[in-house]
Amino acid sequence: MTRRQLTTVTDVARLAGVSPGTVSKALSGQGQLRSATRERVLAAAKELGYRPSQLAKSLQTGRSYMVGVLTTDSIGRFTIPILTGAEDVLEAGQVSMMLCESRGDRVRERHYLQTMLSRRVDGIIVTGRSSDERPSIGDDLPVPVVYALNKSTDPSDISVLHDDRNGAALAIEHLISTGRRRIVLISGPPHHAATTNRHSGTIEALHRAGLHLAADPVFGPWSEEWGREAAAWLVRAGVEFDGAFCMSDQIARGFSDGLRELGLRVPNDVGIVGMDNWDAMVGASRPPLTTIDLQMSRLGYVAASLMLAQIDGEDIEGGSRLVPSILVMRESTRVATA
Amino acid sequence: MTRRQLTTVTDVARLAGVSPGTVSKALSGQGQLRSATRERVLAAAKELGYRPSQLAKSLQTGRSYMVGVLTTDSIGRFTIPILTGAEDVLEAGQVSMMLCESRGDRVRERHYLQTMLSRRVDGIIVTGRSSDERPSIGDDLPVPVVYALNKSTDPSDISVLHDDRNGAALAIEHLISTGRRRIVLISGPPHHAATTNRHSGTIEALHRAGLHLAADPVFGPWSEEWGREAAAWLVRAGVEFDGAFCMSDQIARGFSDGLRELGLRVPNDVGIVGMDNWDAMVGASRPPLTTIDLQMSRLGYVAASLMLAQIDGEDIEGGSRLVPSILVMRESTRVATA
DNA sequence: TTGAAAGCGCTAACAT
DNA sequence: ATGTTAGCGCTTTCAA
Repeated sequence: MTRRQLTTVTDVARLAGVSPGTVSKALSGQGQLRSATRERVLAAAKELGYRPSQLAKSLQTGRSYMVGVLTTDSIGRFTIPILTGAEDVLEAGQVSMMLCESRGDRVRERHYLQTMLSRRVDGIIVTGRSSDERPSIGDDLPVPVVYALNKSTDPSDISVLHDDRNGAALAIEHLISTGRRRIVLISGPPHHAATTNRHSGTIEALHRAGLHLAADPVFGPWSEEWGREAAAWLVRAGVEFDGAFCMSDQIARGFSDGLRELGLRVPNDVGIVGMDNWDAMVGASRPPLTTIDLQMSRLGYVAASLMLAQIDGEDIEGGSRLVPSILVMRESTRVATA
Repeated sequence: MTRRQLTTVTDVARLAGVSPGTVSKALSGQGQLRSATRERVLAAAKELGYRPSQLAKSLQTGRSYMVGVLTTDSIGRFTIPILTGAEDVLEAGQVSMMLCESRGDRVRERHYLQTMLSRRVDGIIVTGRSSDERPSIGDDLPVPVVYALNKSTDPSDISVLHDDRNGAALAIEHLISTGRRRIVLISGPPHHAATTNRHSGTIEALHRAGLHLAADPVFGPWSEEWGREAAAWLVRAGVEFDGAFCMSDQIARGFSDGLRELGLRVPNDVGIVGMDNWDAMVGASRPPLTTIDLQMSRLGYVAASLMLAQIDGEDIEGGSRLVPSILVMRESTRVATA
């Protein structure tokens, strides 16, 4: 591997027979230049393989064109699409991402915050696996902050969240539209924002249709095993139901497996809607799962857009924004054919 | 949100009644200072909330203390632990990560490469989802490059890879040690490095034990469905087997489900070893899967260490390094109890 | 239309 | 032990 020496404006200037200032103008397209001069500079730059130092430019302009991404939990299944969505926006704005994983460690988090600020990031996106509220990273920061997925406890902070209520409502409305009337709710763990909001969304949607849950909601972990248990429990308890909304695809998949093993058919006897649109789950389920997609990459997109807007000086109102969920239809709710 | 004005060395110097140079020395711990002076500077810095600009420091020292991470595919299940492992090393070296997702787009990849170089990253880690070889990003780059998980086609490049052969061998040896003698191999898609290497590892390990596969290996996608199909196919073909190595946890899980539904018991009739140690799969399987852990975070750790060593001027030999896999024992290979 | 010069915030060599 | 100065690579007035 050859280590090429770095070229500077001065080198280019010398080769083109002009001053450094002229090189800067030629390359940035600013100011008045004779086009012949510009050509000459461009040619010289190309010949030398000149690559401007963003470092020096940043020092000069006071903008690093970099945003820090602070993931409070470790990066996970939800964080990935958020990052991807954010990058779509940032790349278009020529902004790079500095990634810091604090892994839930407050000390590390403060440390990373300092690191980001010393690098003069133009803004900070805070994200993490859970949708529960988290303490604000500070209210006297010299740069804008946007919380993605993780809501800040400080209501004046800007948070972008997925819409659990609307997601649950979509699930219920879809079950109803496929002819289900006796619907059960298989929840995640209690006392979590996600669970609570999905619960309300469910109840409200049922209410609008003049319906009630066919059984009290049951709570458990986000696991397939819990889904299987729930199925067994409901059937043994003699609950009559023809539709189920499970708060995650893992639960839904376990629930589906559980029903099948108990001799019930999906979707003929019971229609099932999951949540997350997790490819590994929805595809492997038999039959493939209808589910709610929380639109995580859209969430990242919105968060980054709000970030850029603030960097560009726009005044964005504090508070939460919800990104609507969508329904993805598959076999587990297919209308029973005669 | 208050935007605090940024403080510079000069501000601190003025408040402490010293020169900027002295402030620099006091804060960096370089040179000779009367401790009273140092205290005074530190106090002033603290009072002003001074945060040194890494930007200016980098320009001065020529080191950005940042490495670029170029993910050629989109970030996925495998990339996450690699990033985490890398961050462990980098953080200790005070080095930050700039993340760029090229998503398999060569144009975007070149673009990101330019961006990284213009930011004067100290080095570049290339990674991605597949372990197949990929073209080198260039051999005349001004900074060191390490390939993690994705092997470069250029043998003089430094690549860090997981060890498929040793992983497969561990699986086979474990099956043998739990008393299995008629072992089948459920492969992934043909013509992939991962599949090929796991295949050789399997054959070699069997050979060392004086055994052969109980049936020709069968190839299919990395899916649960393929695992189920494979189980059905083997059983219907009348193949007698008491052990199976499946090249992924998804396949293993499907295989396990398939066997159970055909009336065979795991691990009593058949012991199963998967590969990946993917929590969502190994835990949800019934029974939980024994599997091979490819040690991805260790891989990231090694890659980042080689990166730092090179940045520090060490001369690292080109070529591939393999990170050994390990076996994680669970129920799917438990020794049958009488 | 182009060049010269100052300065972004810091560090390091040299003076004092 | 501390201050002065120059310079990292670039942009941006201001002069020429």
